[in-house]
This record gives sequence, structure tokens and C-alpha cells, in this order.
Amino acid sequence: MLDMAILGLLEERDLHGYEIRRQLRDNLGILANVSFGSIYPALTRLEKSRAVVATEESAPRDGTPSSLPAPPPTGSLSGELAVLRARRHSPARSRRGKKVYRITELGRKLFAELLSEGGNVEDARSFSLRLAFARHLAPQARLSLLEHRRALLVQRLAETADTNVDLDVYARSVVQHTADGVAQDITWLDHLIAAERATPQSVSAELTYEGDIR
Amino acid sequence: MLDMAILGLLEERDLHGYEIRRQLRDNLGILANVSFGSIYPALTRLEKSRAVVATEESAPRDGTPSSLPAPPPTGSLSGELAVLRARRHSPARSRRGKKVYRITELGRKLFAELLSEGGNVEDARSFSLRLAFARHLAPQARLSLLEHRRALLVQRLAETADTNVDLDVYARSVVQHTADGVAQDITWLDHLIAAERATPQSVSAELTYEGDIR
DNA sequence: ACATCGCTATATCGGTTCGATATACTGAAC
DNA sequence: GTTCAGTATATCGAACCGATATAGCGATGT
Repeated sequence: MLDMAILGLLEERDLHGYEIRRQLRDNLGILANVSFGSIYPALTRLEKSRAVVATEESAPRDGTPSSLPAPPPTGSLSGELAVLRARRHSPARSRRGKKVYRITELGRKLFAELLSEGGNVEDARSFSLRLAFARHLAPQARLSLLEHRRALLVQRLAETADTNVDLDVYARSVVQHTADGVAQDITWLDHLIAAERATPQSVSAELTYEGDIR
Repeated sequence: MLDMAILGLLEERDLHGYEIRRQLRDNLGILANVSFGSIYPALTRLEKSRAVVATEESAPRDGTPSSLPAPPPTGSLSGELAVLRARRHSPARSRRGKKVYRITELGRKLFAELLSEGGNVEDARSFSLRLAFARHLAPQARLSLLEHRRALLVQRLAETADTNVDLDVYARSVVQHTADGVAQDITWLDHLIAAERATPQSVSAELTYEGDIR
């Protein structure tokens, strides 16, 4: 699951581990407390499987050799300011040895697979992640994802509707609140499904991998 | 976290692994898809740390009527020993050995500790579990649990309020829906807190461990 | 002047949890 | 009377978590 998340972020731009974690926590909100103990091993195994490549000190596009780890302290003032300005909104800050990862073609294929097939449908986090990256899916795969999730939640709601006997106030409150949450998830999905059906497929077709998903 | 859940269930009645999983899935709803790959190792380690004891085909406790096909009442110590001795020399051929676990005094202490101190406050599952077992907590510990969780959610909501820029429709919808869920969790907690304050402590005092929690 | 605190950044360790799979018995349906 | 679904325990490798170590750098304070 983490692999999918990382690859999805790397589809946007090259990133290093720390920044990946920050985006997972702050931007997405899902996977809020993912730890470095998960991220770095994940990056290592993605690198081993050739889905990403690591470069030290994020080099600009074309074959620039990695520069020295420390920025020159006696640089020009304008240079320093440029660095500071860049630091604000770009993850490419040069501090200490920093491994910037870039997704490969193989990685893109792996991402498409994980997004459409991989991932537990029963897990809320997994579903939310896939939906967050749904623009990389073909319209019909998107719809299918939403409907599968909806069906699962409806079933779950039906099963847990009448099992609140012999529970005390606290447990019953938890169960009830969980059920309420599920019900709201379903209405949310209904809106998404309706919006999806209302949107003509041609509009978003160019953003998807249509042909690559089997 | 699983340890706390298991001990909490065993406070009610003696159970075996399969049944523990069933209750976790169906009754509580939290920890819905916990696997046997978690439960059996957890039971083994709880047994190793003397928090629970395992008996084969144990009799139900007092006040717990059971519709099971009446096993011989092996509630006595000698009976348990006989079973254990028999298991040594017999490979349990006829029936698949059903291990029924019973919580010990040590286990009860461990449960009280896990319930009050242990468990991640940031994790929704952990919180829900603890709340589900909240009747085992002293009133002030219960209130504290609710208020801590509330404070955390308020903080989280404040932090994620303005970070929905540069996200596409799908990701933004996920983030928004997550935030809505958090907001509703807060109102839910508000109700629980109000109810908790409205209840005079003496009413539920006898159900708690008050003196055991440090 | 420098001490300390907080943030960025990578990495590893032990322990826990997941998902899949194997095994075996029972009862009901067909 | 054989297949099918449910009950029940167990194990394996991989993934994941939480804590911790290390280290450079910026700001803040005394």
C-alpha cells in the first residue's frame, strides 16, 4: 500500500523520503502517522525492483553530475537568496546527503497495476489512497472502484445493524458511531458516483492510462 | 493493541481464538479485519507472560449460560491438570483441540494498565477500543480519555484546514471528507463528554478499578 | 560567545500485524 | 455420499510501527 502511495507522489515530482512523509501526512491526510521505519524500507525495495531510481542532491534534468554535499557558504548574495526562495516551495533543499527519488517507466506501470488491482478493498485507508489518485485511472475503472466500495459498505452496514445487544453504553456508542460513519461514507460515495456518471468520459480521457490497464 | 482487545474480551468470559476474532469483527466492529496471523501469536505471548492461561475444552463460568454441547465441567484445578497431562501423551485425535483462554489476575492488571496508559492516542482504532472498554475505567480516566482525543482531533482539524490547494478533485474530495469525519467525531465526543459530566460519579463507580490504576 | 532547542534528513532495530496458506473436523445440503 | 460451508488452530514471509541514533543547520536565548 505504501508503495502505491509513494509511486503516486513520485508521478508528480521527484521527492526524497522526508518530503514524501510530509506530503502523506499533511497533503493527503490519509496515512497520517506513517513512520520512517516504513518509508525508507519501502524506498529501498522500490529501488531494488527498479521502480524508482535514486540520485543524490536532486540534479536538474539532464545528466548533471552530483555536486558536493555542502553548499558554498561564500556564494553570492543573490545566489543565497535564490536558494532561500527555492527552499520555500520546492523539496529540493540542499542540506546534508539527500536521496531524491525519481519514478521510472517500470514504476509507472507498477503504479497503474497497484492502483487498479492491488490494495485491499476492505481497508478504508487503501481505498482512500486509491481514490486520491483516481485521476490516473480510466473513467470506468474509477466508477468500478467507487461502486465496489459502496457495495462493501452497504453489506457491512446490513450485517452490523442488529448486533448491538448485550453491549454496554460505551461499546454501543462506538458501534453506533461507526455505523453512522459508514452510512455517511455511502452518501458521500453516492455523490461521487453521480458526479462521475454526469461527467462525459472524453473530458478526462486524456489524463488516464486507458490502454495500459488490463 | 490486540493484547488489550483480547484481555478486554476475556474479562467477560473465557474464549478461544476463533471466537475472539468473531467478536472483534462482529460485535465491536473495530479491528474488523484482524487476522489469525495476529490473534494466535498474541494469545501465545499473553500466555507466555502469564496474563492468560489456556485450557482445553473448559467449562463456562458462573452466570454465563452456554448452549454448547455440555463438556465435562473441568473447572477444578485437578481437572485442568488432568487435561494437560492427557494432552502430553495423547495427540488429541478425535477432536481438534479447542484452546479456551482464561484471564488471570496478572492479566487483569495488565489490561488496566494498557487501558489507561498504553495505546496510541493518535490512532482511531486504538481510541475506539479503549472507549469500548471504558466501563472498566474510573470516571475521571474516562473523561480524560475523551478530552485528550477531542483535543487531538481539534488540533488536527485546525492543521488540515487550509492545505487543500493544488490537489485535484478526487484528492480534495478525500481530504474534505476526512475533515468532515473528524468534525463529526468531535461533536460525537462532545456529546459523550457532556453525558459523562452529567452522570454522578457514584453511579458507575462500582464498575471500575479505581484503586488499581496508577 | 555559545548553548540549546527545533527542524530537516536518513537509517536501523525489535516487535507486531497482515495476508496467504495448510490442515482437519463437523454438519447440512444436494 | 460427496461436495460445500463453517469452525478451529497454526505458521510463514513480508510489511509496518514506534522508538531510537545520528547529524547538519537556523533561530532563539543568555
